[in-house]
Amino acid sequence: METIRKHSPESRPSALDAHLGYWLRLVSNEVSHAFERALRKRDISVAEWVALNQLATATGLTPATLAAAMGMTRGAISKILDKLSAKQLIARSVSALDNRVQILSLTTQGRRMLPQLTHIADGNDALFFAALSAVEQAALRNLLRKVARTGQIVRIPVE
Amino acid sequence: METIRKHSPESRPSALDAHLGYWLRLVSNEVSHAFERALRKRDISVAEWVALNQLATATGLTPATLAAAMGMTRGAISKILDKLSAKQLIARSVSALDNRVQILSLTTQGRRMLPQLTHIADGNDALFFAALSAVEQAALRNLLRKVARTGQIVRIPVE
DNA sequence: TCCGGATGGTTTCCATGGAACCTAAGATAG
DNA sequence: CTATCTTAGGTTCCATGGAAACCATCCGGA
Repeated sequence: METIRKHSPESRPSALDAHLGYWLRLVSNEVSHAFERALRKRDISVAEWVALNQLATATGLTPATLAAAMGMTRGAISKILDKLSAKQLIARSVSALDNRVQILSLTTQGRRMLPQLTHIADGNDALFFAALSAVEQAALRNLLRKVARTGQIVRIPVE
Repeated sequence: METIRKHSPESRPSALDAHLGYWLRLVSNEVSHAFERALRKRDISVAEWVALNQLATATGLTPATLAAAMGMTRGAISKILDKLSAKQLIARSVSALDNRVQILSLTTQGRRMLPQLTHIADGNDALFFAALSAVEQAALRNLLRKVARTGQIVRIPVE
């Protein structure tokens, strides 16, 4: 094989490494990917897990508000809800005030499954962020939160 | 419409918000999404940009090593290279030492386009991370790098 | 030398998610 | 009251990327 000048992240600082977006994408993909594999044995996707969690946290959510909360399209949410519904984990009921909107809720089965999934999520998080101390983890969380806030602002011109 | 108890991230700490993976995914999606829109006018995808950048940084890369560097499958890389090749931005040549491997290189056209793309990337990064001071940005980068390193270790059991 | 295993690249199939469009239902202007 | 506009949810189409199968090539040992 040819001589490959392997460029481990720290040895060869490229223009790419300078971009925070690059690191974000790299790490996020790794974490999400591992999480997906971990969830697979429960036959739940990452997006489905997030949706279940949101539904457990807030009551009276509708597909549109859920989509906004998850940063996804209503179309995508629709499909996710279809799957969760087919698995009997959520229920959709038509609002009494507006026949267009659906009120989403967890079924008892969904509520029962959630802790197990959370346990998997905790494990995955712990695995990946074990390299960081508690202080560092808090710092990372705060930084991400800060960026997320401005991201929402930036996102306004959705066009 | 029903009364929705909207849960903005900081007002209602759910189990979800506690997971760093959640924040990571959220922010990463926002940034990448905006970047993708910004690159669209050049008809380049984010993955294609990363590939071009890697090729500009290291010489003698092969599809397999590129896949490893980008954290993607060889199959996915193959398709990306197809597109870049169709756009005349890269060239594939067979290695003299091993007929199976291809040596990838930028064409002059590819090399010429890169600065423009980098400029777009810089702008996107600046836009999103403007909320962070230089010190905070450096801190974020270091934290992500640290996690990325352990991620590589975790990733070893690919199964 | 020849064969079994590894490795590099590609292809096929599938799941995911956005964009655009559609329909139903509520809101608003006249 | 009707016509128009807006909004909620869904559907269709498309691009992306992983998983697995496939083929060619290389390598190492009997």
